[in-house]
Amino acid sequence: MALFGLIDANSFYCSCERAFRPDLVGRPVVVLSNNDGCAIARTAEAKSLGIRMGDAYHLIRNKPELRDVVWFSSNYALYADMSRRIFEVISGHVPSVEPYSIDEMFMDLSGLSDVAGRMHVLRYDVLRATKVPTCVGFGPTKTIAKLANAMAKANPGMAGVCDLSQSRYRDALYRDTPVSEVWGLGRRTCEKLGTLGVTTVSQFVRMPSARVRKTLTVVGERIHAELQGVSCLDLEEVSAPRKGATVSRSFGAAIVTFDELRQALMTFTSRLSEKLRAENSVAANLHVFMSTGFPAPGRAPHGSARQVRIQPTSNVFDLQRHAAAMALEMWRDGIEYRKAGVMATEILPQDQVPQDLFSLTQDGKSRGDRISETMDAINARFGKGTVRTLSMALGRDTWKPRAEMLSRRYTTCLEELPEV
DNA sequence: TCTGGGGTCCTAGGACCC
DNA sequence: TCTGGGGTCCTAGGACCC
Repeated sequence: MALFGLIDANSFYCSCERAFRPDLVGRPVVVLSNNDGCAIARTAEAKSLGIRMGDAYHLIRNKPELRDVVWFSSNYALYADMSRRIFEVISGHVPSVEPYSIDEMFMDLSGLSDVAGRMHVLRYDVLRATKVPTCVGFGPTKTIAKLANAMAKANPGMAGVCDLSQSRYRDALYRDTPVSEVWGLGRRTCEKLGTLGVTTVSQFVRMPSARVRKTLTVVGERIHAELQGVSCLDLEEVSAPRKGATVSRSFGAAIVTFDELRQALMTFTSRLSEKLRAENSVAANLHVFMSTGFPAPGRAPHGSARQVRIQPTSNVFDLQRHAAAMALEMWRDGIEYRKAGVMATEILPQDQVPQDLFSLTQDGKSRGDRISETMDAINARFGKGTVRTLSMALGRDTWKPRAEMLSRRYTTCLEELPEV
């Protein structure tokens, strides 16, 4: 029988910060979203002070009861590298791992003996190697493993590991668990189920499949089967190629001149082209959007978006040229722009691109492609942003998101190594 | 002054094809 | 007079996830 495990880091971003700041153990820590906008990760101590996911920093920062909270801007370079380290440790313990998000990994545990014992050892090794505490849940399907993981987090008595492999363990749990705890059943779906009188997992599981399908389509039917122990979702060791890629940001301050907006968009486009090249893919469709952001009194919301089909490319110069042209068409004087972004869709592997007869070179790469690759190589060697296109370098940095409480990139940047 | 960023999948309806 | 059966692709919108 198949057995799936899910390992998930506790307050992952906060735990990464604590890993290099042991003085913060036992203290309330919060990590903020980009632009220091809102709370996206909280330690148990911060949660118990009443800080909720998504609380706006500017509204809570001065509350007297939160004076001891240690706030951090988000440091994705650090979190991504810590995630990679956790993956390495797990890979040494189980036959196959599927990274599901930056702080969660599914594992194939089929056929292993003493699974619970092994999971305790795994948790210990992850903690020893990275200082990041985790919880593990396991069961016959991914959906059950996910639920088991939530149980392990909620019940300290389980010592971080929850076993839902046997249906007799599940029956009691299902009676006391609201449907909203189930992976894939969000707010809307739970409202719909509520009108049918279904509020607990056990009520949901007892619904006839046909009725589930009628009300929640095949998506709900799959979750329904998974909760009954019928596996519908496989472990995906090789990640499917991505279908789209986006780089967007809210600005640190409103932008009122086209030059500033263009500089921001050219930086986003450069980052987008790096993402494409890192996966040896190209995009045939480029989108640009800009908006005033959240509506406010006395400020009319405004947003615009454009897209263009292009000769498939990942070359930074071509992408920037198209993005700049669309931005110029959309720009309106007198509007305070607070957010913008670029998106690539219709992504395909570079070696599947039909060649343009008139610009063909020997290896199918243009001059711009070669320069882009050379820039990647230099930036990999000497640090991000060492070489940039001129369009990104000009002008001021008014658009840059706020990040006033940024920790060091302890593990990925020589100048920022921890000092002992 | 003040609220993140990045994804995936499914459905319904229209256009079009043979 | 009245009119089959089967398909694909695209888009917008909804829902969900971390």
